[in-house]
Amino acid sequence: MNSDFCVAVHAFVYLNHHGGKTCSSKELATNICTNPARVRKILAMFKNCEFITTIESGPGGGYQFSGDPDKITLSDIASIMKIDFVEPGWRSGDTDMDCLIASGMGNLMDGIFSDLNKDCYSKLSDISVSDIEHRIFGTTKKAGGKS
Amino acid sequence: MNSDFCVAVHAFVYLNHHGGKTCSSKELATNICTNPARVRKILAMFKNCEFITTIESGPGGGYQFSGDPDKITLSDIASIMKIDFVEPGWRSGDTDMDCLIASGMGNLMDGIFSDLNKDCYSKLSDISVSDIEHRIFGTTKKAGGKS
DNA sequence: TATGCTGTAAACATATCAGTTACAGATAAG
DNA sequence: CTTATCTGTAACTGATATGTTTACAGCATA
Repeated sequence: MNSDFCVAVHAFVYLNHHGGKTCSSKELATNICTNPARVRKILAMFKNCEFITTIESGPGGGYQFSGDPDKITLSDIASIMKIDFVEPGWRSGDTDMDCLIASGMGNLMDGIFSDLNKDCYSKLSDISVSDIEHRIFGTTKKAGGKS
Repeated sequence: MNSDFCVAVHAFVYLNHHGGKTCSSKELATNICTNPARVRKILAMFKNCEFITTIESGPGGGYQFSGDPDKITLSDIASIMKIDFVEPGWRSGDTDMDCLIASGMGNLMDGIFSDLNKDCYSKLSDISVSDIEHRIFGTTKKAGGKS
């Protein structure tokens, strides 16, 4: 998996924590420990959703959190980025072979990984941007949070 | 993730399906569509467990399934191989920075991915080697299998 | 007009992955 | 004993992926 997801989540948390302030890609890159171009490339994926407002040009431009941090989950973020958390990346066997094992294992494993991926999304839908912030700053919001 | 896991599962299913027969790394590699050296390297990880018997030398050497295909699950296989299905591979921020977000996000994301990984293991503990075989050959063993 | 921001692309270095080749060690067959 | 065969393991290679750096067009603000 690409670590772009980590960058995006980090940016979301940072932007949310800095409230209405507009942050430049440079400021975000410094905090995330990466380069501004990468931040811009990743946050550009969120242009057509309401989570982040982008001011593309002019001094004072940058990114601003514009969603409900309690509603936006890591699953939402991953979904927009089309992240595959689990992926085989390589298929054993060959569909054209006679042996049912050789011809079937590729698709079968793809299916299993696809299921695992869905489970990841499901799990991440329980973690909101607010939750992350609370975990970092130690401010427990819900009493019943697990661990 | 590495696709070694796919190779291992494929080999397990193949060996199981061929009963007591001893198969060489070459035969397995042909079926999996990879090279014998890779098969040997991967199956060597199972030397100290009872799932597979290895005859290391001499003509007629090779690998043989020696476990209970109903009991051995994909989770068992992954566990022995120490597979990380989900891994960040890159840490945003830096533990030494003052900002709590910058210093905390790395560990926090690691924790989340670690949880996802555990969930993957949990899911895979429901899939046995027999299950895979049944899926491939269309022989339904349990009536209540999902999909 | 000058400045500063995003969006985007290209070039680069590095790491990872799988394939290939090779060889030591061991065993069975002749 | 000699030969053939198989695993375990390491080194080398080529392809692909990943993140960094640099650069530039487009645009808004002062």
